[in-house]
Amino acid sequence: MQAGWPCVTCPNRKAGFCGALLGTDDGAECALQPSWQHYRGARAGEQVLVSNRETDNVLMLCSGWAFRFMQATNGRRQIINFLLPGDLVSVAAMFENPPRASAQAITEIRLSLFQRSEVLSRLSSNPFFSEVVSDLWLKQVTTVEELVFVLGQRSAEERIAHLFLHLMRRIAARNVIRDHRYRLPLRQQHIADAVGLTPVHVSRVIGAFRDRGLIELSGGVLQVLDPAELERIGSLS
Amino acid sequence: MQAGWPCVTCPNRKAGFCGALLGTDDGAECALQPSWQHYRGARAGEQVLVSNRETDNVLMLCSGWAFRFMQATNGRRQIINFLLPGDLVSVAAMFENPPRASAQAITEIRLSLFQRSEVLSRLSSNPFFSEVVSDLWLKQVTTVEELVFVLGQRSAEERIAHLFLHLMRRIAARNVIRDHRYRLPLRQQHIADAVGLTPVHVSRVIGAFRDRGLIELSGGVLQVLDPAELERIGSLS
DNA sequence: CGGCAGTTTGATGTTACTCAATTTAAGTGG
DNA sequence: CCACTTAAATTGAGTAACATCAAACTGCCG
Repeated sequence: MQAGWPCVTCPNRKAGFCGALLGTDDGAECALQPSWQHYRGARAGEQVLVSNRETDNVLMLCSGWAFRFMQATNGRRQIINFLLPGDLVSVAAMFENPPRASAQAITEIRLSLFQRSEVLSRLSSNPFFSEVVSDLWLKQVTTVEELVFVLGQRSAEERIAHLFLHLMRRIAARNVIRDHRYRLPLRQQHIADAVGLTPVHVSRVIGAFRDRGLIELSGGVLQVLDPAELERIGSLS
Repeated sequence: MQAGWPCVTCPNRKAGFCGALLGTDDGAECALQPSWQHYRGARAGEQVLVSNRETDNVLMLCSGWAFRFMQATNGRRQIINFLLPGDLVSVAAMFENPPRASAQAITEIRLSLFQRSEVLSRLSSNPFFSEVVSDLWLKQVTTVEELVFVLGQRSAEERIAHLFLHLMRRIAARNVIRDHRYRLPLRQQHIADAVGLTPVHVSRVIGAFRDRGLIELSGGVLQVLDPAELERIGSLS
């Protein structure tokens, strides 16, 4: 447990997971943390959750980007979802131990660790918290089912456009966006693993987007030049 | 509400969803049903849940086969999961109204309908029930994430083999299986929509499986001739 | 016996993968 | 600040996997 590391950036501190769990809806200092919570950091690329390995902690991402994924024996991996500050690293891992999927940091990150037994015990005693968890389940299922739809039925262009739109929405919910510019610290390999394509093909598709004046992606920043067209390609309806 | 339609076939009657919800773990007659539950049937092909259309009911499949799916404007559809007797038609639809996905009967089916408000109110008051629902969430997420993995990373043969294995396991959990023969009332169109391929290609792959002496699929019955090889192709690890 | 839905087969087209080389960008130490 | 190193992105050529279109075939039911 480190002192002087308030979970300020965590959008869940107030009404979200942390707030409901700790009963600090009023935004009380995270310094008032219970003994069954502590923090840790991790460097870019570090694996913070390992599939099939038991752990007593429930992880929450406080800062930085990460992703959750499943790995095949042949080395190929599928990214299930990207994790932004305030996300539970794995909703399922609250209830299953060991977890089926792994998680890895993209940038340098900070994590909040809760002891699972304590979290679970609060589920029954704190109705507000259980409602928040219910909501997490729903969001998780919705997102993943949408991903199934995208992977099963849509072309490479549509998949990538959809991923961008999805991430844009999530970022915009946390930050103010100016000029349609989004901080996106992803390698093309990440995009490829998320939408089920090869990095080479991802490069070509993004290149085509660029040539059409749709987007500009470099230096970890996505700039959307033609939001309407991107929406037309990537939207599901 | 029909009389004389006991939910005998429903494997959830005892320890599962229905049992926990109604408090009939002892297997009491379903005739003792509350006023907020009733039954209905549906014919093969009938749509029993419509996306974006409000409904006050939570649906549970009592008999027959169905599936849940998302539809694109261009007509293509993605089957999210197949529904077997005892399955909730949509776990998410317990909490979101209207639902995002639709559901359709494959065979003739029978459904049990619970009033949503009553179901939800039992979540807080009945800890055993909320634990069962937690389990449903976990299973649902696990299955769908596995599907993401399959659609994103595996070939046509692997996808289809995986679907067969998945369905076989689920059927075997409900019925005694003799001679590796499974009742599978699916058209190739269903398989195609579930694994993100065209019916034509599904036909070719199944034909190849047949030629290799792997399986025999006709008349709604899947017979597995070489379980080990099917497992080798379709298993995820 | 005919009609229809579902499946199979063939020929051809398209999308995305593979392999390999090249360019660009990002660090690193002098 | 610049040469050097290394990772990431781009580009090209050839190939494999799956889609598309259309025709033929099968089994089932009236």
